[in-house]
Amino acid sequence: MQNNFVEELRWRGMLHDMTPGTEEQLQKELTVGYVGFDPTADSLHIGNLVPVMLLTHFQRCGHKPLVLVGGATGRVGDPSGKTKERQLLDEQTIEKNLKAQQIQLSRFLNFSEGSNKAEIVNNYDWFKELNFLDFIRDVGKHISINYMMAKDSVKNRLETGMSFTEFSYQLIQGYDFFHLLKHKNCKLQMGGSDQWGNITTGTELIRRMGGGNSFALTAPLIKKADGSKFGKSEGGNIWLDPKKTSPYQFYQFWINVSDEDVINFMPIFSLKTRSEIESLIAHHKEAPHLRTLQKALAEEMTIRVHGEHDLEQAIKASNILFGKSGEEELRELNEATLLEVFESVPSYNVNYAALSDGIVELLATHTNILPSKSEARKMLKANAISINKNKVTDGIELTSDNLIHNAYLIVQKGKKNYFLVNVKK
RNA sequence: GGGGGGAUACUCAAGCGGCCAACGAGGACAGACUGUAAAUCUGUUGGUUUUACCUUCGCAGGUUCGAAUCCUGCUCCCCCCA
Repeated sequence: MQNNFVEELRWRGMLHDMTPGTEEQLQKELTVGYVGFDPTADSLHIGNLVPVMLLTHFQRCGHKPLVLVGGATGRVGDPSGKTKERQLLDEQTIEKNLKAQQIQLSRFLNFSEGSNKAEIVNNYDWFKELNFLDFIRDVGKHISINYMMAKDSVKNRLETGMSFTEFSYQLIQGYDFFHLLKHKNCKLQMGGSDQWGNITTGTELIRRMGGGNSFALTAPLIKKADGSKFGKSEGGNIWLDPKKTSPYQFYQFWINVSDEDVINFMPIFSLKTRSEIESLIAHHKEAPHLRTLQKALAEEMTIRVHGEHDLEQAIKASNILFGKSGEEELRELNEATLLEVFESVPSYNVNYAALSDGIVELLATHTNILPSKSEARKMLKANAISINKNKVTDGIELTSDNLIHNAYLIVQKGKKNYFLVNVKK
């Protein structure tokens, strides 16, 4: 093979566990491997990105990745890591989510050419044909309840209770693996370390059903240095869909990754070579305040997910929003540029007459910049509100002099939260 | 079925007739510092017509000048006995 995939994962810090013989198998021949995705939302978020990168590296090492979308399993719900019974999704929602996620995945994997081009499979395609009696007779027969109960995902739920549906999940997932081995010669299943139990049910099932050897490999679940969950920001999830998370916000997420975390994240998400990454890390450690690593990571990710043009916009917006620029620089921008820069910032339309109601009304009534007038007064008192880059106090009067290009107010809450108010005359 | 305990703001958790919009901790937001960091320090954390008023302490009633606090019924949770 071109590259040793396992070795690649090792230095990138993406290897948690694997079954014996996995590395040998991967070195021996072009191997087909898969990762399953849950169609729980109509977009992937960056929490899904680790398994995506697993497949990306897998393909770059010369192997053939399969993306399994859980059209069937999404109808059941994986109990792993869940404390409560999951809400079931209806068919139409799942179909819609699948389509949207497929498009996003194509930015990471090559689906079009080569002997190892990626493929998408949907487990609903084989489960819809399979009836319950056949399943419990042909598949259920091979795995004991004792074996299934020993899994952490089940053990952890014995106290609080779980439905038979969720209990069956590992068998269903296991059968996916068996099916893919039989029809696609897929010998490896990968996933996050929380999937270890489900994956090994698959290899066990395959062994008992006479399918021969199959392999499992998991990546560690990434956590931030402070222990909090990766992939969330104040606003919630960071999505790949630009309608849910604008390219600017996406870029900002990576720029804001902490010094400690970025050292771990870089090798996981970047496709740069080992030596490139190591020299970037060395530079980062010497001069962390320059944030070379964060910038490199943010650029690479934004290009891959959104493209060159969106990256340029994001950088431009970031420079204006966080550079040393003040009101003067804002006013120097022509209207088109101004709108471009603030494109991904929440914006509001307000009538000119509303300005005379005062700043508190503007913040809390005419716009939703702040949830209530009390909140607005508090923020003003705390010196947290800026208009056109200048801090303002409660009594300030707003006139047409404040408007940029005779139409816009740039409002800031704190340092990082920008709002564009479009004032209509 | 019998007995006991509990339900308070985003979370945990005090309060047990007026001084309670409710101690404290965490979280979150903001200010200073800084690198759009981290750590640290400070402030805020129901609403409004903001020195006052209004709505909140599981739900519905009641007692009282006055209740998160007392009484009655209901719902849900935990423990013990059967």
